[in-house]
Amino acid sequence: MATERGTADELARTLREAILRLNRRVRQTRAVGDLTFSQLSALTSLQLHGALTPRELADVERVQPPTMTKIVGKLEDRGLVARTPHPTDGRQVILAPTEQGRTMYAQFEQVRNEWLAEQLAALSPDERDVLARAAQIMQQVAQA
Amino acid sequence: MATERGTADELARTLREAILRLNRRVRQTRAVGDLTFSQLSALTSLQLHGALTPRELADVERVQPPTMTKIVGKLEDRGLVARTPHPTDGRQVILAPTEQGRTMYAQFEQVRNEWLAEQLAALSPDERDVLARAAQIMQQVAQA
DNA sequence: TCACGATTCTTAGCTTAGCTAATGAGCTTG
DNA sequence: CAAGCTCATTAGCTAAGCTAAGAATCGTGA
Repeated sequence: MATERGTADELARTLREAILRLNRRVRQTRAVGDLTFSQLSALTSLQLHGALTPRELADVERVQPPTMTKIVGKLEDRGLVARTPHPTDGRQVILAPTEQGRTMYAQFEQVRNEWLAEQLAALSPDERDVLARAAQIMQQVAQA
Repeated sequence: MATERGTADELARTLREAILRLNRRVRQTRAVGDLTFSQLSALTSLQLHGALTPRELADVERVQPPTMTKIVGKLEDRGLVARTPHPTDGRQVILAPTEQGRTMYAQFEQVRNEWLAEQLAALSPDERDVLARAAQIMQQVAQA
């Protein structure tokens, strides 16, 4: 157990380092007028789920509701997300991507991915496999 | 090759998602008065390299020099990093962790890692192995 | 040698992302 | 129906990142 914990500590350090650096690096590739990392992630969640309330979206994205209010506000300003009243609960709001949001999403997503996808395409299939499995595990861990 | 690019695109998406979420999650664990992610990373780099100029540190951390000026400023305010003039070049500055920085580093680092290390300790050895290899690969990619 | 270009660091000013605390509107329940 | 809860937003803060611009210093070529 001591050994398990020892490797876990070491791994935690290197993993933190790696995700910080990669996060920064991917962020740098953002083109002017592009969607940011967080905005794109929120839009993606909305597309995958079809529609969500701000609270639900905040939970999915693991941020606090006020943070999501801001992010959604930016998406709304661009006409990518629409806000409609909840049919039965007057407090809540339904968020959904607009048609423009859906079509723009695909483009932006592609541009956004471009740099990273290029790097990944240059790796060996084995390495990509490792990353694919790691991504799964990291998602699980982040969910905890 | 089309296939390679297809999987790379897909992987880029999931990997981006995973590192964003995990990044947020780890960030949340910051205790009051603690060092932030970026501050700790900068301090770590200084410890590993012994001493660096701001420019060098910015390059290692992959941020722009003004960003590093801020981060180092915060570390300096806490007495964790000292700034000494460069012996031969009057423009440059030498940054190095203070004694206090070195000792505090170990503590903070441990606290900082705690949550993540716990999660990782709960994984199977296989899963940890995947993450360890993935961390290596991600570092390489981030360096590119 | 000295003037001009390059390099280094910092300052100023901006945006985004995150947080907590507080507010107001609308549910729900005793 | 009043008291308390939940939801969304607003207000206000900090940190992290960027670019542009400035001051100091270095180095080099005429």
